[in-house]
Amino acid sequence: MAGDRPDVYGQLRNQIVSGRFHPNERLVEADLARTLGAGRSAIRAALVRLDQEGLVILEPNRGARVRLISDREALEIEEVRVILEQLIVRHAAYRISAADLRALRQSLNRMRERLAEGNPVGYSELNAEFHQRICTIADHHTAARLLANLKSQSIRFQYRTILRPGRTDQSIQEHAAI
Amino acid sequence: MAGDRPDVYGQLRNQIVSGRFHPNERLVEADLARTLGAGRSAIRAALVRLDQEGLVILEPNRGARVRLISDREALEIEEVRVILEQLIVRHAAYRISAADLRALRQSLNRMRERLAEGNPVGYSELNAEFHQRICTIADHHTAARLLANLKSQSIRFQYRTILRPGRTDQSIQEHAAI
DNA sequence: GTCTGCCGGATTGTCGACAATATTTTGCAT
DNA sequence: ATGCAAAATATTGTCGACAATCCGGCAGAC
Repeated sequence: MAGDRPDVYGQLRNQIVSGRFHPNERLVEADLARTLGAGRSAIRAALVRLDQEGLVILEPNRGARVRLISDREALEIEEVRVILEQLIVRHAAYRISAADLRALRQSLNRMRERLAEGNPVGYSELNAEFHQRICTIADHHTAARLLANLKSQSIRFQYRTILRPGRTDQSIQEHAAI
Repeated sequence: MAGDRPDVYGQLRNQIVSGRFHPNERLVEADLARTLGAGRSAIRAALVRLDQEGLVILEPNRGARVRLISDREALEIEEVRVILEQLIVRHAAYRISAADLRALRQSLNRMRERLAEGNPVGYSELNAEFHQRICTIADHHTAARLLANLKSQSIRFQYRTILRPGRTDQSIQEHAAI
């Protein structure tokens, strides 16, 4: 049944962010190795990365557990996320080209359509693409990296970011207008 | 000569940030293993962490090199560092106690003394302690973590942060006054 | 003279086995 | 029954060996 397992890290990461593991659940290396069809070495490397990334916590001689993110920490993450996005938008506003701006407006219109027709998943996809495009325009590798890091942590909460983005989008529009 | 090697990661990290390796220099696992007196496993784990941290770049099947940080990226890092510190200071301002505030003022005065008597290293130490104390007060684990991450990367440049901190200190004072 | 394909050395990636450490269970005395 | 000590189990940390892959040089064809 097991095809190739080209990327143990990504696989584990997906299983964690998609909530397949309970918070604070122990991640036993040998177990994961059998499940994913990889050796313990790969698992270990992946766990180290995930620990540094903040998705799991790795205590010496005591193995790895999926890290539980407290409500308070989720707020912290949200705070930092907001200021990083503001920074990125600011950069994008300075570097943006006319063509980019047209494309963005178009994306925004499509997003409004999805929202109007009550299609939240379509909206969410477009929103992700929209953010991605702005990150590309801003070309701020450092901020983008940290942002991706934070998003992977907060995704487990599924804090309804459906309500808020409208505001950020408008602020984006404002900046884009500059 | 070789005592205990309790923390291969920290050791490697120090050697990198202190500039003992040239930028873009290849880090050969077996080599490091001999130098640090540890097995390749430990070296490998440390390299993975350093890669995720952004201090080295780790290409598949091609080993690790110390990551070269371009001038542009250094500016990016500085930008993010500034906004993160602003966030932290804001938090600290809200949570600060009277005793903390007294201690901070005292630290500031000592820093001014060092500066007046032309003692930059003493000033630098006090400054680090000052920032550390503010981080403790702010108690914003997420921002502090990212900040530490960024600092370790920018330290190699030694961009003269001697000139600027006066400004940030003043902004700190302003916020503390609130 | 330049390009292409091949070979040898060097380095990384992976696996298995063993030692070190933590966790659970068991046995025993109170 | 309860609490403590010690064996038994489970899990991680490390080491060594081997396979896979990459880099450089070298021979040969054109």
